[in-house]
Amino acid sequence: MHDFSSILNHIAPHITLNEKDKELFISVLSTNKVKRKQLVEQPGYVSKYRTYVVKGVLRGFIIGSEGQEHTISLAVDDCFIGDSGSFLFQEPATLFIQAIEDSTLIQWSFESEQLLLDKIPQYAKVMMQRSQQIAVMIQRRVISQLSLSAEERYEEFSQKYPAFVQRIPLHVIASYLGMSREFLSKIRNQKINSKR
Amino acid sequence: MHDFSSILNHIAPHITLNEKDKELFISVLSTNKVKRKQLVEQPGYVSKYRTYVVKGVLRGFIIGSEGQEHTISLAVDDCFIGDSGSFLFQEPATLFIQAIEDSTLIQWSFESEQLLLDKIPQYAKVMMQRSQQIAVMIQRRVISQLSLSAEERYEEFSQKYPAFVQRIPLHVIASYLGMSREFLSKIRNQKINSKR
DNA sequence: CGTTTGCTTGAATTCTGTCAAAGCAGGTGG
DNA sequence: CCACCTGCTTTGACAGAATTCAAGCAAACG
Repeated sequence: MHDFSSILNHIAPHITLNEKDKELFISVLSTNKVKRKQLVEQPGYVSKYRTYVVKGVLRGFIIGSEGQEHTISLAVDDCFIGDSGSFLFQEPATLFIQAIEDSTLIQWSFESEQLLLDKIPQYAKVMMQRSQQIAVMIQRRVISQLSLSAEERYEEFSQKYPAFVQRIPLHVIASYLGMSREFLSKIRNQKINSKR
Repeated sequence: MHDFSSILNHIAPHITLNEKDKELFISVLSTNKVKRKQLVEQPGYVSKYRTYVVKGVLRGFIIGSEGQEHTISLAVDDCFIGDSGSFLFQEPATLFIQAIEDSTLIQWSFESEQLLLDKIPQYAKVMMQRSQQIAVMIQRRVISQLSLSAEERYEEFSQKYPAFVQRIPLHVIASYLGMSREFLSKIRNQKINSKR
């Protein structure tokens, strides 16, 4: 049997599921291991599972009209990732979801999600708060993009997610922050040089 | 008594509330009229109400370090607006929420929200879907900002929200799309000239 | 009316992107 | 253990997109 304590702690830190609900919840989960570079979702295919990253790093990205990759979302240890639009409406995805490191996932199907929503009232409540929280996080990103320069965006990013800077390749961070890898490289060196 | 049909239709198009729930829901609502330029929320004050725009136009914005306004969200007829982070966590807001036109709002308090979440299981479910939908919309905006040029962003915006172009001043649209009002003005004229 | 508010225009400037070449690191096979 | 990949990062010269500044105009408002 697998260890689902991490997701239970994360999804339900403030509510207490009774034994029955906990059992139901665990019964729909399945564990999944993916290798570096492996795709979990891709454009054209419907997202069938909600995906929670137990350990590892994944990203969501699109490929622009001139072939450039744009990183839309990042997930490191203990958080959700996926093409949420595709999952929510059960329509073809627009994002690639890809592992950056070998990673361990917990997933449950769209049908299970409906079941949980119906059977466990608290599940809907908690997931509503999660969704709102995620919306707030994405909105913060919009704010950074609107109000900060490339340099300031990187500064904020590295303050906020020091772990990401270590584990995610530079060109991915650049495409997440909306600048070219070359320019990010320059910013990084400016910082290092100005420190001395 | 007020007419709450618009919000009932909008919030709950796919679920049917029984009479009791409908009554409870309506009992916590209050209608509010605001004038052009009036502030509904502002930084430093906790957002106490969920706000639904029945009719009118509002926007959320911040003021940057050099005094420039950045429009974070827009709401026209039949949608939600507010500093969702402030409402969710009941902590001081970071956004100004301001009426662009004279507008009619429906609001309910944070306490009422908790009540609805507890008493009406379907409320949580519907609001979860709404929140996810909103997250998807904001993410689409991130994608535009990352992958499109200023001109393409305006093109997309005017295709997607033709109504907004009519009712929202140019400098607000510019600050929403992340470009200077001057540049947007130029883009607009290019379009008009190339049409002939 | 005068005054505010919002929109347009052109020229100079700044930030960030592009391109091409070179450097470095980790992994693989001989 | 070394040589050689391959993938990722760095560097510098140059180009371009979008901003800033400054001024003028138009429309809306009290």
